[in-house]
Amino acid sequence: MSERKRPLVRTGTTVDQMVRVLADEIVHGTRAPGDKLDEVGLAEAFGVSRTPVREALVQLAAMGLVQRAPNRRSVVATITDSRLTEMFEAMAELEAACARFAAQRMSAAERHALDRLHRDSAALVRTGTKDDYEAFNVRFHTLLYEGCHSGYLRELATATRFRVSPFRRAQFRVAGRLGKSWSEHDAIVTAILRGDSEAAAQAARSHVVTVSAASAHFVSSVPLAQDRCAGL
Amino acid sequence: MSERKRPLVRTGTTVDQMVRVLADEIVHGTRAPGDKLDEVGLAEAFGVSRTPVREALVQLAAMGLVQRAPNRRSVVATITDSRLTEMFEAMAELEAACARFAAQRMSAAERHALDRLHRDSAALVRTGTKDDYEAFNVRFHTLLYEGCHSGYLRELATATRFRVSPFRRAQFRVAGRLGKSWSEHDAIVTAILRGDSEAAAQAARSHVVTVSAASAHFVSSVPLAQDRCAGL
DNA sequence: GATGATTTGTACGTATGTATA
DNA sequence: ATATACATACGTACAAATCAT
Repeated sequence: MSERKRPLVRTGTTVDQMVRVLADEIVHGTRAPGDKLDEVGLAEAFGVSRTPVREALVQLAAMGLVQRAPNRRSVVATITDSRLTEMFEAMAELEAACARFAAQRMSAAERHALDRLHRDSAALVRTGTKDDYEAFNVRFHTLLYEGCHSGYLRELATATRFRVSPFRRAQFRVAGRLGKSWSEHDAIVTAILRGDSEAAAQAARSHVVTVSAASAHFVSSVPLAQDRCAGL
Repeated sequence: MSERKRPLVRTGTTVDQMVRVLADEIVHGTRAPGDKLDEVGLAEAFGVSRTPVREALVQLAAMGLVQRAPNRRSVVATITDSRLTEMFEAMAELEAACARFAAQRMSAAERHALDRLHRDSAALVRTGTKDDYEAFNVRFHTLLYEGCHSGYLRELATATRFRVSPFRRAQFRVAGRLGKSWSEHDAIVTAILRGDSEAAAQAARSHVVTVSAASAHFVSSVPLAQDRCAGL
């Protein structure tokens, strides 16, 4: 009975909750790039005072999801076309690094799990919906990040993916993109399973490059962004 | 006459100044990992109220320089040995990516500037002090980051270098390390000048790995950390 | 360009949670 | 284990800067 009184589900402080909610809304496009975020408005919406709102905005700005300037209203982060390209470039390098390490370091169990997930997804290419494939896709890349056995690298990759997501629209509408995505994944998995780190890195890099090209990017002042954009 | 009243040197808000000062003190070791950062103490030290102090701490926490927990005093970030290794690993990959792009994209002027800086530094190996070489070293890596023509990648590399610096001690005391560092740089520069991106990436990667091994790391509760640790 | 309305920046007080005797 | 001391989380008030007219 020396159990902590703290609940198992760490609700966190008011600020943390706001950060989670707002980040989710921004990533999912409920709040579009350029949308105003005035402090009193948010305070009223969340039923709190301006103090926690300000701290939440500071944290979101640190994540790159909102832009703040002294004495000016905060807005949901906008982005230039060239910067989005830069972020995809960086993501390609980060995923390549993850794949390289994964090929060297994944345990037998991890390799098996990745292989299993990948094989199971083959059915989705034919029968599944776009959303199903996206859900799988997120899990695939999560396994890849964790397989590199480097928490910091994983954080960089995750954060970059997170920051890019508000500016991507679903790309699987492109004809045949789903099947191509699967065969690109296949190249990555095959290389990892046989421990060929350079091939894995190269496959991961070109996968992101292809995805970037296949994605319909949008940059600054797009009226609506209701589409999901979780997967890559 | 329509000149902005705002001074050319952007002083910024109180919070920004505090962030700069505190980050500098943490990076330079004036405040060592584990040092307490209580809000009232900082507020008195800076002559401000607790509100801006809190926001500054939030920002520093987002940079990874301080650790915050609800209802508990903030402390200068500590780190585990394995995490430090992870950060060096990631830095090696980031610098390798920068070098790869630099080999492909640097303008003639940029290549010339890098070559010039590198050649000039040869004298420092023999005659210069450790501090001189460190100052050069920072400029060298800055040119490398800028040469990749990717602002986002540059930011990731810079931020990582920044975060690692509180936990590194000067490494140039190791016998012959200075000359070795120079020849490692030489391999990078040579590869970039002849546009060999893979060789440049590999040279940059192994340079960071070597530096990591040569550095005397310290992790959690080290009493003093007065040494400079700017260069790599 | 000046003025009023609105919004942000900072100070401070109180309640709540955490650590220490 | 209880109580005391202390630090933080949030609310409220005022000052300063920005924007619109």
